[in-house]
Amino acid sequence: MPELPEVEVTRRRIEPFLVGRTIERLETTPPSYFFLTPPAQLERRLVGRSALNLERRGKYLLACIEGGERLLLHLGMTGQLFSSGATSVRLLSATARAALGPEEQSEFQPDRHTHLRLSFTDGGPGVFFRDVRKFGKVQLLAVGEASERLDRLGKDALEVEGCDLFRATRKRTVAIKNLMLDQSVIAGTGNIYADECLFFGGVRPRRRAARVTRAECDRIAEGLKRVMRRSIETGGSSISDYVAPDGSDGAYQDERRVYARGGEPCHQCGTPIRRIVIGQRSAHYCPACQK
DNA sequence: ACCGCACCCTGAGCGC
DNA sequence: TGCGCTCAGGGTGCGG
Repeated sequence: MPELPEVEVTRRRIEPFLVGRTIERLETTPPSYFFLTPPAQLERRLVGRSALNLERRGKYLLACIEGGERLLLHLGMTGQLFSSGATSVRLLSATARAALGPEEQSEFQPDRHTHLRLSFTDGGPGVFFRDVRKFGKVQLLAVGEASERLDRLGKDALEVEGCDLFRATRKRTVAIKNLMLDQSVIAGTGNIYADECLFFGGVRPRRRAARVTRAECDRIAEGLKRVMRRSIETGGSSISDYVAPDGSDGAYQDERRVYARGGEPCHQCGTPIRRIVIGQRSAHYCPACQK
């Protein structure tokens, strides 16, 4: 599940494959709700042009295109943005993996989940956007067109301070975990890093937001930035589908304190980590370290 | 305004 | 072996 760190690592590593290269061909899967802009229109607008830059806003990637249009990408749950030369078992289904010998990994071949394929006039590697569950999004914003999705975003998670969080939590009855996941409050947090930062804050995920103290907000905000910075350094979390643009895995999953560690001992006190469900989503915490 | 929940999708993993 | 079930979850939109 790509969250801020995975999206940032993707941004940094796909940038050299994308920015400044003229798009020669654009191929897609059939129109679906994955394409907020219809594929035919993407092709018309993008072929012959190049991206001038690649930015990140929360979990979105945003590229300015020659001529002033902007390309907006979201990786959703299972989105993978990578160079066509990448090699990784994470780019294959389990059955496809099983059909291959151990050393038989070769260059990725586009499959029915590879919704967007860009090739470039310089003849170098292409850029692929693959997404098994199609929760990802592709949208081309016209010159000067605003994006409601971007405009709704709150402060980037890497810039959130305790005072921001404290202000946002007042009079809110939602579970603090759900508030951390609200992109209009904090942009970039997903399930993994929400659980992790609440561990650092010493706050149980189900506690009502308004009952989190100022000091706890400080610790949560610091924890959030700490885990995200560290995750970016280690290449993100490769728990199920995430793969960096060059095909490599991240390593942050090895440093998780609580996420997906239900039943395993807390690294700090040895108490088994508890897994609960909050609003249809799993949450993990240490019942001894978090109050 | 806020909150909880259903929904979009597909593959993995499980029980029978 | 294979079927059918459940689970995973980011973001949106709706009803209360």
